[in-house]
Amino acid sequence: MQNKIKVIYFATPDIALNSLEYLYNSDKIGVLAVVTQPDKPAGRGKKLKMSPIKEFALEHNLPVYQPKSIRKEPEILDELRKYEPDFFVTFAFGQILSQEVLDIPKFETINLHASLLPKYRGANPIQRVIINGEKETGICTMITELGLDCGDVCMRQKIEIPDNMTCVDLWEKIAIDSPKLLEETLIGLYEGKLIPTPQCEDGVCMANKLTKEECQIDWNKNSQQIHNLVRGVYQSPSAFFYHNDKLIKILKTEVCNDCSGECGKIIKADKEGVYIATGDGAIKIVTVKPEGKGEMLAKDWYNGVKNAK
RNA sequence: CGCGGGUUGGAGCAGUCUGGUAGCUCGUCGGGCUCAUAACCCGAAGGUCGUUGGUUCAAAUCCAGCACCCGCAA
Repeated sequence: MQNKIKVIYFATPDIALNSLEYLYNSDKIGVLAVVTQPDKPAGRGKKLKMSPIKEFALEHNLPVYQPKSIRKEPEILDELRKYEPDFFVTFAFGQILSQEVLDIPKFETINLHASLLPKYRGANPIQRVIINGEKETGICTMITELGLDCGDVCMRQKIEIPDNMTCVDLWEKIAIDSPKLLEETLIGLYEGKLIPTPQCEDGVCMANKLTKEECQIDWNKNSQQIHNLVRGVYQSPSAFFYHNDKLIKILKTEVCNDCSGECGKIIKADKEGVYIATGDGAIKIVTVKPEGKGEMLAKDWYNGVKNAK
């Protein structure tokens, strides 16, 4: 462990799991401990659930720290100091750090952010880029400073966004691409070969947290916008609309502007899906998940509801 | 014990309140019509109604337990 770069890893969701595993197994990097969010009630039974990061740490006998708020628990900071870490690495940790925390590592605190900074700073870059119909995004490693995702950028990697990519696809892609970028960043900084560059303030835009309200489909928008929303919030929380007072989530769509009608009305249904009128034509609903039911083909769902009348 | 919905032929649903030999749409298979068809017409196959127990002459339906799936909320 002496000649390894000493790292403490701050993360919570599974997108950061690959990177933890990769760094943990790296010859040049030693993960000393993990900091993650406290176990929280989750799911239907309201049972306490630990983060994927904690599960990994427990399996590999890594020390785990779970502050309610890292800024307000000096005793945990004292513990972290004892490791004499070279770097802190944060990846979707979920808490704001304080200067006192940033001062602990010998070198820097490195954050991995899932966008091409300075674009899409903030909580939800992955979903926002797809909702906005971006053709490319990426991942950046950056020096963490007190402001929101505003520190100097160390390394960046672009990711293409095909028209049918969902946020889940992008999420997985980022999980896969992140480990190497993190490792190279840490080694580069450690050896002094990597010089971070400040962000250009001109291109700043924010990726604010998603609200439930935004996920309800506005049929007055055009088909491409609705399609982007559907794939941008795919699976969680999912775009939705109401039909007969039932919540219907829409999972897969295709833009289909060769027919039209009154916005929000079902125009027709065929073997491929159900067609609903939008602001500039129609969109084909391929897969849905009605409230209380599992995922099903839209044509099957429609077959059932038209029959129930 | 957070609130709520669901489980019925291969798929999606109705039937459950008011127990009495299981129905609709789609799909599948066969036949017909047609120049032809994903369209139309005729016919067929396919279900121990999630599971266990109870009540009853009789349970998909009423009662109790269990399992699995899902929406909300966190």
